[in-house]
Amino acid sequence: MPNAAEPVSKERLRLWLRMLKTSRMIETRLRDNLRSEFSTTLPRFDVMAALSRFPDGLKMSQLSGVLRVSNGNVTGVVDRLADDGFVVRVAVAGDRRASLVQLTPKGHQEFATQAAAHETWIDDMLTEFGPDDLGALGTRFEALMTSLEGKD
Amino acid sequence: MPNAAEPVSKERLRLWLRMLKTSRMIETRLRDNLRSEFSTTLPRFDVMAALSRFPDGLKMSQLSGVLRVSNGNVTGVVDRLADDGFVVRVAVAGDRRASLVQLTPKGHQEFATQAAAHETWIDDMLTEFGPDDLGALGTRFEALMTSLEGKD
DNA sequence: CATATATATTTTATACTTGAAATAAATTCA
DNA sequence: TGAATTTATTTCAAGTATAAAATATATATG
Repeated sequence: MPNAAEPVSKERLRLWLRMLKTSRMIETRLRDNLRSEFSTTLPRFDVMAALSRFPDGLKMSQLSGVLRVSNGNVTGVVDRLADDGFVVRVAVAGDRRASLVQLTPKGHQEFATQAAAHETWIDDMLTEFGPDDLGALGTRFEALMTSLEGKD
Repeated sequence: MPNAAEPVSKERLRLWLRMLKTSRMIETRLRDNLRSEFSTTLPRFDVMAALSRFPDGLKMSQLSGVLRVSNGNVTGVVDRLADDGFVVRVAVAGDRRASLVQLTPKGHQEFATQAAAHETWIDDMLTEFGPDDLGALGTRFEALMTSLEGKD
């Protein structure tokens, strides 16, 4: 039966559309919350989250690598965060092309507040998933990521 | 044990980050494919996909409702699709404010080609998920969406 | 050393995205 | 009827996003 395989591709498409719809819904709510509670945006939060994991700072190219967005994109977001005093660019000894972007103390403090709220928002949105679901779904996503990475 | 609950919120956060990373990876590949194969973008594809399901056309406000994006956003995307001859705005009898956006024959033909490729790309990216996974995961996403909608 | 190549980042052009303001037309109801 | 409100859409300002070009610096190689 050659076309017994056809419904599976349709099912995969359906699953993708559901996944996309769900993650867009969650993202939209996070954006709304970040805007209304902290007057910030998801890209800004993402940059600060990345920097908070690297106390020594990240070069622009590392930042765009971690966040998987273009170099030029990061330039603008970092510019605006620097204007607000949340990050600084510091020179790299021995390489005048590069600079390290670091959170300022003010940036660390602000991010700690935002991150705590963020975790609460996610926890509230995902109450549907109990401990059993979390493990099982995490495993599926890990497997999918691994599979995707093998298809570069 | 009051803090026995704490690890669950961390697990929920981890799951969200995995889900976000995975869906961004898939979206990025779809964008790349749409660009390289059809010189188009995901928002344009999304608009055409919505219109293809409504042969009578959709009003701008219906389109932004279906796609869950802002009105002003749809204006620009539809303008560019109209410039390319893939959609038209037709007057609505009895309401001079509104217009219906419809795919042109050229738009239908182009979308059919793109949609077929799109389904193949998704099928290839989600080979990791077999029929069993698809049903189980679909159910979990449906439950999560329902839960989210109850928290407006 | 001098040139070629590679690396790090910014700039540019274009498109997407939002919320809010503006415009225009339809509807309500005093 | 006429004024107030609602609805449909576009315009606007600002931020986000990309690919490609430009700039500047570093490294490799003949």
